[in-house]
Amino acid sequence: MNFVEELKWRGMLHDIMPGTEEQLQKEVTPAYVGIDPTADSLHIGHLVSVMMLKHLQIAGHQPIALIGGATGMIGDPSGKSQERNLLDEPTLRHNQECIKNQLSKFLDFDSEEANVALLVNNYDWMKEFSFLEFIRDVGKRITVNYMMAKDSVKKRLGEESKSGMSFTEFTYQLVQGYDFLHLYQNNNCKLQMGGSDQWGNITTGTELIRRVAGGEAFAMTCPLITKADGTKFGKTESGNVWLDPERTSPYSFFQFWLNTSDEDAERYIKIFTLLSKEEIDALVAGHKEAPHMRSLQKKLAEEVTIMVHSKEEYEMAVEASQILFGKGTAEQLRKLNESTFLAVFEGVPQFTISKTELAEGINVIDLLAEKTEVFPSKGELRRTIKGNGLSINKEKIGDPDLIVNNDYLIADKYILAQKGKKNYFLIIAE
RNA sequence: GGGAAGAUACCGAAGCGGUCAAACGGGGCAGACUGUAAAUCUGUUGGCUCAGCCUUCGUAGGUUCGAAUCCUGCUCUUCCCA
Repeated sequence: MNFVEELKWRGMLHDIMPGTEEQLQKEVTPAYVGIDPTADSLHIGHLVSVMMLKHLQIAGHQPIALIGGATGMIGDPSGKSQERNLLDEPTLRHNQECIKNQLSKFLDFDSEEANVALLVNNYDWMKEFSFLEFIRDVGKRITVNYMMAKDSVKKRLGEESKSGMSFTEFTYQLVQGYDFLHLYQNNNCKLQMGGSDQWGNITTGTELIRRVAGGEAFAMTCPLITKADGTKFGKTESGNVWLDPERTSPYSFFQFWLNTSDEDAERYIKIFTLLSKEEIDALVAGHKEAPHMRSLQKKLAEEVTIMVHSKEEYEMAVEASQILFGKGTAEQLRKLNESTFLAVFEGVPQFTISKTELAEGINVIDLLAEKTEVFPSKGELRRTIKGNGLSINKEKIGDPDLIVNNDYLIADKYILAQKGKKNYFLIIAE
């Protein structure tokens, strides 16, 4: 199966320029996607582009990840209703390093083969480019009429846009287009890929290559990832889902994929894992038989967590999930060693309390509503207890007069309070 | 500039002198069910030293034994006429 066919059955192909497939069959083709270095970590929204590069490398072509240092300083108007904040250079370099680190989990940057992955930063060639040179060498080749015809521009000039569009943003597509030209001339790069919202920007590049270099270059986009319920993909209540374990713990990362809805799971597993068509077909069939087993979600979460983090992190996440959602019991909880315990409850709101005070025994209500802010008011806590909604160390508390003392400590240090099923709070005795 | 209506808890919206911490709907939270889902059902949704008490109905005063409810000033909102 060739690269294009591969993307096609995975549902990762939205639009493709005629001739692209032929080009890929002809020779080892370098192709790039752009990545905005707005943060020092990728998030799962970037993952689709990364997977495209990965498939590209597997198919024997050369993946190029372009860090949009220069373009990130401008801001892509596509899909944005407002101007973007600009990044300074030190931040940019830092972000670039972190991103490269993450990419190396997916792409082979050290191969001896011709299809070794490359990482470039367009800031490196844009920073020396003077304005005069740019408008003479690049700007001269593209008409404003052409640029105005792009959807991303039209939208910003249209009536629904309140803020207007700066000249800086207007030139964005030229700068991105020039990247393509630069890579075409220096790396023989003939293909640019990206999300379907990038089509306009990409074709500016192919147009530029045709007019400046007389060459032929190609474009390919993948559909934007959507969710069946219409909410935005890749977001949780707590924000973006990052690849960086410091920003999103492997446990939360795992949970994100596990909680994928049935409607979305099939699409996602094709896009975000490297499982073969046969394997996925079997999983989908199995899932239809027994949807409550959620075999699709489990496999999806497993594959992606291992790929982004590691097998160990995955196993830890499964273990944590069992304690939190499975038949986790008080004994199981007490059996955990401290480091696992902390990993399981990493990211859970924490409160501290003095150990000596606890030794004397504290009433549950005082402990959770006064000494700590697990509950905002005592009344609410009382209601929760009445409604059978409070657990301490995985055991239901029904008595509002309960006295908590050192006997409740896990690993001689922690008390786990639980509001309802899903809300955990960690109290640390010091 | 003139006139009218209105401002109630997270949101919408009842209440028009005592029985009002305030109907009802939405949302939130919790319980049951379940697949860590959806739907459904149940409870709860100002605070506290919790069968009681305290602070809330735009804001500041007033009338009254008693005010979300009546009166006055102020602020804001909406509508109509200039």
